Amino acid sequence: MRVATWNVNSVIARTERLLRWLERYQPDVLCLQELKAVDDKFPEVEVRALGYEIAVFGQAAYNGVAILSKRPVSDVRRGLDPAIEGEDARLISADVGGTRVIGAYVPNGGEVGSDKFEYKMAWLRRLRVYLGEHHRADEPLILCGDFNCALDDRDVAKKDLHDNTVLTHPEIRAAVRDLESWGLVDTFRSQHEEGGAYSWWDYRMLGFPKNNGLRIDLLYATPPLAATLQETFMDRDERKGKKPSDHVPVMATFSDG
DNA sequence: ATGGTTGCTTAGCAA
Repeated sequence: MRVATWNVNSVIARTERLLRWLERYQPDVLCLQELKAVDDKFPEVEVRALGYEIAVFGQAAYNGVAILSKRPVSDVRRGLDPAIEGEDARLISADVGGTRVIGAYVPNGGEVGSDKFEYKMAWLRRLRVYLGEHHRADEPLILCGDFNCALDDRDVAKKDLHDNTVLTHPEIRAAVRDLESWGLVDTFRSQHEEGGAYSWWDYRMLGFPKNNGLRIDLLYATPPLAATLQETFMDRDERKGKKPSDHVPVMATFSDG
């Protein structure tokens, strides 16, 4: 099973790139973040034509997440707490062929010490509770998405430019490490210990030409699923050409199912 | 370095 995650930064602006990427890599599952569109604006017809079922949790202008799957999808859940109406569309999960797939768009956090920073911390803590309440680490589960966190220096190209920002702050890193301690394997890191591979480059300041990148898009798997991990890949080439997202797809291939 | 770029929604915000 091939699973991927991609912050597309507007599914409307990125529709052509999305379709071409699906055709090329044929993932069984793709989690999308930052749709920046309500459900009705999702390019459903085009994506279905490529053989995908779609579960969308959209929002106007900001956020928005989706799961695309070639295999049947069931038990779709939207949000960390469906009882809270009008909450940011940042989490969607579904059963796909016996694996629970959770797509997450962790808040960016604005500036360290801001209200947005506290919201990010609280959201990460809630996600940790969500895992504990709904799932078990001895069952096959994937948690992937834009975590807005570079876990250590190997995931930061220019350390001096990013020290103590919301993407590298020790409190944020500790909160994501706490998620890991529930029972999650960082699939890309498990196969690429050396670092220096990135998933996001700022549009500003010539981020990509200067390779001022960070690895903030992660694909976690629980141990029973990680034991079947075959291959991991971050599609750096997707950042090239006209109108790229500022993030690239991250993919993992498992031998099970 | 309080810049820079992109996208949504229409001038300001978020990233």
